[in-house]
Amino acid sequence: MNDKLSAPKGVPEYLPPASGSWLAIQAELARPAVNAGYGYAELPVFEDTALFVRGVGESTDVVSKEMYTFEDRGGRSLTLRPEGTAGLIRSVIEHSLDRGALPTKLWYAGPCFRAERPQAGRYRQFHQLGIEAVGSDDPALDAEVITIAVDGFKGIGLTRFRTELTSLGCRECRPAYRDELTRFLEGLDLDEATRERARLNPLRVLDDKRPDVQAQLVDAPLMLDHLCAACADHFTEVRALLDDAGVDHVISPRLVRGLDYYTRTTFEFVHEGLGAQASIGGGGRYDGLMAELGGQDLPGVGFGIGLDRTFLACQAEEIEVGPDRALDVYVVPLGSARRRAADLTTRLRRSGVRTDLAFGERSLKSAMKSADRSGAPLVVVLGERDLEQGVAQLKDMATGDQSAVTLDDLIPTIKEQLS
RNA sequence: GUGGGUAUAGCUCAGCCAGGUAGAGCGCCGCGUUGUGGUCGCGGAUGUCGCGGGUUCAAGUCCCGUUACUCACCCCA
Repeated sequence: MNDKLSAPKGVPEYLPPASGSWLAIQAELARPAVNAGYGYAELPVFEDTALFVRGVGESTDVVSKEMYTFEDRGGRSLTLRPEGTAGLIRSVIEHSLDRGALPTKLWYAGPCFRAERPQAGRYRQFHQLGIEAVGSDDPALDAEVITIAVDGFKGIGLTRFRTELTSLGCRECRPAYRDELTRFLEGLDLDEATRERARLNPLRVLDDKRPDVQAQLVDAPLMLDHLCAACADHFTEVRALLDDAGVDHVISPRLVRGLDYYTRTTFEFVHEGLGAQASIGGGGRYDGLMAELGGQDLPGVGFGIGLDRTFLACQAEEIEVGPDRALDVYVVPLGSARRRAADLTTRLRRSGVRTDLAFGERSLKSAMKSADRSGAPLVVVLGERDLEQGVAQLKDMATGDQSAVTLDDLIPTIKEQLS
């Protein structure tokens, strides 16, 4: 047991039959983004370490203690991406995608890595699907991004989730609020780790789940009460647009994101059926990020959806996603008809019918058992006797009906019965 | 990094706080005469009981250590 090879700690794997719904979930989440004109970006899984330090924020837990960082043979410090936004913005800047018509709209998907202690819904390798729209501060873009995520979840069939929303203000109004919050927090009885957090990013203390901390925070000043006129208007407009789109949302004034780049609209999708790691996605506006990474000073907004948690949410809601069956036809050969059966299988596949073959020298009985378990609704039995007559036996597994079909008519007949 | 829980057949678990030759259900394989699945009946294979040490005539069971998994905290997708 000990010397058996196993996957690294905290790494999920998706295998048949579950992997079918994994693929379908990814496709469903991408669909609304594609429909809204987002182009696909295939991005590297590792980047310069400096990108995340500058982009995500040096003081965040993600950067300070959760990154997989290594040195390559040239002495460069590289890091497996802990999230997707920084890399995508880097790519936009590097390839001048922000020099054409704005906003630039892209989507991406792939694995991200954080060296955390694994637990339910929290993995060291996890998969994110995200979209980013760069170059416009139009509140309609905020609403579009949120709507795309919600439509994606709904497209899968999820219902037991909610959209939480707040505004984190901007460089005009947040500093003054931050000072006020800091003064408030200084007056509280907090442990050393929390005081340190308050010093690095006071907003994040608001998100503390411990009851004794929350009790002290009931009278804490809230960003929503300190927004400048421009931010307040922006937030009001985003909410109105979401209402128009029929996107239910709740205001969550203490919602804080763990990444430093967020400004203004910030949101999170929380699922009810998940345990402690209930967030299936989140995102927001990041109006200073592009400039921070050396690009133009353009605003941006986007989301990241956790595919693993979305997958768990589907299980929690007992939703079946993806194709209802893997095979259409199962071919069972007898004796010397094996070669013709293999040929028939190939021709069926080439004509677009999902087909599998009973391999090995097996009894008809055991081959039929395999046919049954394959889930294919139709079975072709092909034996020497049939070949002599130029036919194959076509069996409907649901009804048990079986009839001889001439080999010339077989594929058209199968396609007709499947349709 | 800090806590709690669990490690026995491919899977889910019983057997432990009454030490005495390893169990159940599901799954898998075969049989129930000629070329037919699901239901049913009968038969069969599979385990260094996570690993290492200790106590004992005897350890899956008791003691110590260790590793892995898992849930939760912190944090986040």
